[in-house]
Amino acid sequence: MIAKVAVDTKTTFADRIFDYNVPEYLLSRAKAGARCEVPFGGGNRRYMGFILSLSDGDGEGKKLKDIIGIIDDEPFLDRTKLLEAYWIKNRYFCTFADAIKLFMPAGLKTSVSERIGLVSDKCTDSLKLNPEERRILEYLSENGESLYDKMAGFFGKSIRSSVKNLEKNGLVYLNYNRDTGADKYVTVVSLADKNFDADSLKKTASAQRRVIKVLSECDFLSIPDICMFAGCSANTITALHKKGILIKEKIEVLRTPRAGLSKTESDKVKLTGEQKSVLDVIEKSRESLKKPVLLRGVTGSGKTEVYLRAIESVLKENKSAIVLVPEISLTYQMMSRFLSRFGHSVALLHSSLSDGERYDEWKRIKSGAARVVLGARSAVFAPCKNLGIIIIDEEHEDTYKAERGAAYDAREVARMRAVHEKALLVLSSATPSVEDYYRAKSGEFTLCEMNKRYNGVSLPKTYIADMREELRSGNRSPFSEILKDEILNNLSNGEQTILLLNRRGYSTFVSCRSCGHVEVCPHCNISLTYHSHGSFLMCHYCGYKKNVPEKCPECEKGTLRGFGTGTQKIEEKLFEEFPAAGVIRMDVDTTAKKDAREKILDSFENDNLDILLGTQMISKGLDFKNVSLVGVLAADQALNMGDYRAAERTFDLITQVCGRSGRGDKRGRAVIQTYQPENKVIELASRHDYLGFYEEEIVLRRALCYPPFCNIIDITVTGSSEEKVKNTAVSMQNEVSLKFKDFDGISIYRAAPCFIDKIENKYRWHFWLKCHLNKEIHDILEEIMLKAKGVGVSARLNPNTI
DNA sequence: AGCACGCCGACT
DNA sequence: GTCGGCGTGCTC
Repeated sequence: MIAKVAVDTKTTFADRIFDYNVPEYLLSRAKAGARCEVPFGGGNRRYMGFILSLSDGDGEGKKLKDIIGIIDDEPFLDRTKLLEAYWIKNRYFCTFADAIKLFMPAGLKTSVSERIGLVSDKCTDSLKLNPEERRILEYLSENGESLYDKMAGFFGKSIRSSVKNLEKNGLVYLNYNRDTGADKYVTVVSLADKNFDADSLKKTASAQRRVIKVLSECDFLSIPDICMFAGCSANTITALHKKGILIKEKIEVLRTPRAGLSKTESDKVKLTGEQKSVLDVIEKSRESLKKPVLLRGVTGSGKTEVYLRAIESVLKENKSAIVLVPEISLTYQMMSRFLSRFGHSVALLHSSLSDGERYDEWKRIKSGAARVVLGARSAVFAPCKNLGIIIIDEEHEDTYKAERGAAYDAREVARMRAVHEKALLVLSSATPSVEDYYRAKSGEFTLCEMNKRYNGVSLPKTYIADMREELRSGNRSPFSEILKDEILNNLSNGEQTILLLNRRGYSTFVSCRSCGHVEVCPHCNISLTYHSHGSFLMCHYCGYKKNVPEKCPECEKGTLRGFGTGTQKIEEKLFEEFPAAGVIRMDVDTTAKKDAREKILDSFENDNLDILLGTQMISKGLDFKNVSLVGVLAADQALNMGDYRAAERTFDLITQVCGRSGRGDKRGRAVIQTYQPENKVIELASRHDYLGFYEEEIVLRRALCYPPFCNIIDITVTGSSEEKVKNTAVSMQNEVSLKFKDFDGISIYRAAPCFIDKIENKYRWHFWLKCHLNKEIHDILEEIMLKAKGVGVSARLNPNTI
């Protein structure tokens, strides 16, 4: 029997499918879709591999190696998943193994780890050993059995040949432990007889009596727990077990992330006409399965209820559902609505789950115990049984694109999965991505719209404040006069305000007041961000930290002062202007801890604080009834990013944040502060005119040939030698240009240093091309990329930023 | 990436 | 005559 195996080697050089012999003793266990362990390369290091298919034969004289072991007795990938992985590999420039691993929960992904240990009682005196080998023996006698990778790190180089030599001489052994992500079991004990009378025990057995007492109050407890509650040792439990009073049982621990979530009333409200007709479209599309559905629904139009109803009918057919949200911790309210409607059939794939917790949810989904999956991007790979629908909420969000590793787009993957697994894809947003709206307009998707806000409240009244004008008339504060007035209004009415500071491109860097020198990270070439809390400078890419220098290191005269305005500074200003206001701040600094975001939002709502001040993270998903004013402090910052998506991003940000205003029964107001009030995008956003924006933008995209009219492929070369990186990028780009010179509709741009040309001491060059990506183009590019030696090469399809 | 193979200079 | 430097090329 021969197995076709994709080997998980991290290196793209070996991204091929290899044939292995299945030895006799594994014949019964080898199955397509199971993981296995294989020897690979000259040194026969062990790697994890995926069996893609099995066929009869003996290799006919070809020297096939044997599979060493089978990791999964139950194959975890079926044929469909393997096809899907193949599709991903061919679209996102990753290895087959990487694509397959997307379908695995973290914790199962760890490859085979290699351990080295000392063989005891061996005399080394008679053997010729080099100094490195002697040091390895010393290391092992001090540290005991060690991981190879850790040791190699300690020695600072590959110690492979020395280790091999030591093994040959019988001085050390090599051991391959694999982390199978073993199920976590715990032993729990319970009473054999619920009504067992503790008094029937001997008077002296007080510990045993306490155990009985505790267990009569709760069904079962783990051994450590019962020992703690009853104040006894494990011996007591063993004694009771021997007497047959206690039952021991091994159960699988399913750590559930649901603790602490308050259940809301299952509020089955009557649907509006719009909601009904959208549901109707969804139901019909689920039958025909011809096209995905794009739902454009303004904020507050009751989309969540539509999702819930659609899922209910999917569940009735015994199918399952995936709901993707941009960032699950932002979707706290939606999460609790799902939980109260579907209870235990919901699996939450939360970003702060531990590997173990994630694995538990994964198993619940795979077994069919959980049939509604709610999660961020990677939940699109959830192992659902009998998939019926995939819903992508806020489909225009950047977070649906993975930036590193297999740089997939969850929307595209969802569409592909939907086709393969006969499910319906529903994309939904108030401001759909230009690409997807175009697809809907051109008939590729079924378009349906929800234009009425659910409770009939109209969209907020919007004012544009010209900050140049404010400056001219002597207002130097970050708040325009109109915003100040409106904040005061809200304070006196007891209504709440949200202020958004778009920090992208608005960071608090430090510059010299006399020469203009800016403090930059020595590893990443980007300006350092000032943190007044602790008064230090930090690089947001690599975490490099330094104190603020007393004098400017450049001119040695001026002092360095913060420039730009961060949330902390605005918070101080708010305190100056409105000393009576209760302000709470939400940004990267205040949300670093687990659950910090929820706490801030709870506090804002329940303590009825006056002002919530934050970065982009407050622009999404929040639903506070008492917020009637939104202020955008610097609307145009995102506009000047020099990126074909900048206009779209700005439009989204403004409309999304304005949608936070007036969700209760009062009409909301929004104040947009800008230095470019004449800018069309800001004006359209202030009028909530998505269609107007779309018409403007699609004309530009078509004229300049940007997505959806082409694909952009960005190829990046990284490495520690600037020369090598540059040369590779340039020659690679030349080769690409040459290869494609007879192709139609492909344009290739010159290689150049990346916008951030150095990250963590690695230089970065890139070039990009526009094309209609297909397998032929992919394969040509992949072949060229594989030829590069001594540098890292990666490609991203339609990246968020170029 | 690793690792082996191989072809040249230095040293027993 | 052998050990070890790192250039080249393959990984079932």
